[in-house]
Amino acid sequence: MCKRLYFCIQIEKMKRITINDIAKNLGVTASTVSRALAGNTRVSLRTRELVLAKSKELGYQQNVLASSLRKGTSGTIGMIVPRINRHFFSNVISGVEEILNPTGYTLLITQSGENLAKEQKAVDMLLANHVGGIIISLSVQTQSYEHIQRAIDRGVPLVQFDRINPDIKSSKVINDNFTGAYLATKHLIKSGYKEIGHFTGTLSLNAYGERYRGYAKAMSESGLKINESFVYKDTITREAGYNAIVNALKEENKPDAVFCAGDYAALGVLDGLKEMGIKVPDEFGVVGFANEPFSELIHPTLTTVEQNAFEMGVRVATAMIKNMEGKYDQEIETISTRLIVRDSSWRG
Amino acid sequence: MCKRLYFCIQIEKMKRITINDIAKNLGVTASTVSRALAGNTRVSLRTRELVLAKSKELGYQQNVLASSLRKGTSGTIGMIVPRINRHFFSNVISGVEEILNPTGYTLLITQSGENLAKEQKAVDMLLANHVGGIIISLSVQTQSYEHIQRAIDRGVPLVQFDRINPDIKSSKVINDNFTGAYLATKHLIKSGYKEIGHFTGTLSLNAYGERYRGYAKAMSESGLKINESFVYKDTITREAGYNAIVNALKEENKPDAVFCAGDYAALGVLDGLKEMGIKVPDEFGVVGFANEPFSELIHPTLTTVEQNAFEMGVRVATAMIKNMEGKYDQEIETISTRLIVRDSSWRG
DNA sequence: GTATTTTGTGCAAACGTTTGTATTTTTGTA
DNA sequence: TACAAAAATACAAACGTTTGCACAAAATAC
Repeated sequence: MCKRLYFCIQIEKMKRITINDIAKNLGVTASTVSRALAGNTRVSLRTRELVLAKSKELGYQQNVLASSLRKGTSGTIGMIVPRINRHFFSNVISGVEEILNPTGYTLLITQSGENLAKEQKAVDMLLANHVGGIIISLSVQTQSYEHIQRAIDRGVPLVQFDRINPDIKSSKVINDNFTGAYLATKHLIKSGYKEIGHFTGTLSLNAYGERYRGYAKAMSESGLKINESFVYKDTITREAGYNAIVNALKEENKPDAVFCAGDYAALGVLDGLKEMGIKVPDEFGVVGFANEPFSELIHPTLTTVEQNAFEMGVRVATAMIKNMEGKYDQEIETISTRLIVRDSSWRG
Repeated sequence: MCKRLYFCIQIEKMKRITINDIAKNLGVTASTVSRALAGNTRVSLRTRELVLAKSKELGYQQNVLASSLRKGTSGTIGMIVPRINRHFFSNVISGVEEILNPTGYTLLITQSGENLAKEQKAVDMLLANHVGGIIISLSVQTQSYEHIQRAIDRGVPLVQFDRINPDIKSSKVINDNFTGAYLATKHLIKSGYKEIGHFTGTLSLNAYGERYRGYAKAMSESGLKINESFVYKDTITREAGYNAIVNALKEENKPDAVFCAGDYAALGVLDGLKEMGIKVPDEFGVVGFANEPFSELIHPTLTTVEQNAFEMGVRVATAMIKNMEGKYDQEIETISTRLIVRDSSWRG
């Protein structure tokens, strides 16, 4: 086992300081100590000060497990995101932490990896850990919702964000995908493109559905017709974007611009265009969605729609706390989005 | 509170199924159920099957809190990283999850935000939650280590990774920063640059110290002298990289290449060079460290050192499990790094 | 047939809190 | 001084498990 003897150390079971130790030490009972630590005014100021001093002296640290067990609620909130390393999600997480940390709630973060089975497991794990609530953004795969319902049936507050299912009864926070997509498409139109395509994800996911609607609205409003052969679904990765644009430009009727429902797909599109020697934005316009960090670093810089991820996290956490306090409400909150115009689309 | 009355639902305290419910239902005691669920052969096969069936029927889910309280160990592992949205760290996390998930351990992820106070708080939070172990990568700010020692003193297994303090007695997993930096610098030398600078972080952090050593070794080995005025510390952000290069090129003696201890700084350097109209790689060579996703997307593409983050996560988790099983050992594991040559440095 | 082992189960305490109720102490009032 | 009210503290049960020990029944050995 151990490479050398002197590397091995006997880890003795550390005796933790409990409220009983403090109680014995001060000649009071555990209940008094408990109340004193909670700041309960039913114990005299003198005793409270004594307890606080002694607990500091002994290095007392509350056993959250015991506390949660007794109180029946764990002060832990579970969060399930598709991928932790997506700019958008990690910023939502930061927003959630911003609100949760000061309140003493602990955040348990897990990734579904865009995989339904892992998402289901994650929910069960969180339930087993008796989390006080669950925050979730659905994986692209997720088409069955028993696991979500299971959580709700247990009475665990649920907040959905970004990738939501509108039919599930829970608080929801979403981006204004519709307006973002609408503005993006309008911008392409104003920039003089006529044959505007749309590369998107699974339309059954609310976020992508709304983006499609925004795109469609802008088109019809400007009297442009959507050519359905310019609309590619399940096209959200770099590779898929590349394949789609290569494919689209082989056809008789070619688009002269494309609004992608994600920056990665837009990146793939730019790859393809560069390879084919097509000039951006002169000959072809590209707009993405999400404002991934790379979007302003690539050449040409990518016009995209910014989602206010941090703000969304803040709202999500706030909604969760409200829910946990029993003020359950099903309202959908919408976070505004913003078009960021860069080089890939503007030929004003 | 609630906007409309029909949105408000009375969340009744859901009565969870406990082992007692199963016990009563089957006419046995809770202890038998507990043992049966644990697969203890001291209870008859028949009873075990009965219990399993009934628990499935009633939808029993273990109360992890009660179990942890009784057993004195929580099956939860805490992980503290500086920033969750750094490519490197989120990949380490994925690696850790890869190992931990199948074992049933739960991972509690927190960010220190490169901030000592938050890091200390995070440690205390994890201790209060009675985690079975702590995985940590230190923040750049961290110069005092009482909080780390506190955890060790409690007998909580600790694994440090990447940003470690070698003096703390714990398992450690690090990148081969030395070799990575050595190869990067050698490469610049081979590419014909002579006045090679180095932009780095806090040298007291092991990772940066080692990179400096690798840089120095390559230089001296090739008979080149390090010009200390070309070495900039605390230069790991884009902005700092920009400022440093602008500053460095104002001086009489100018570097003609720079090895940055991070890709973000290298990005800032490229910004500065572009602004000053200096051609890369013809007039100036740049190498980064970390292989951030953007490094292959920018123009010119950035030569950098790849760290095997996922592999590191796997090793970290493995070390942690070993530790938790009492096989404590202090060995330092090293994960290999690899130079990726791109356009920013090669004028072979 | 009795003595011993094996096997399966029950009992009860423990983990460290919290909290409703009971009890003691203090304070105020007549 | 006596008595009620208020304040401070103690008591004990509970949260849902796990686990050492006790015990009964069945199986085996002599």
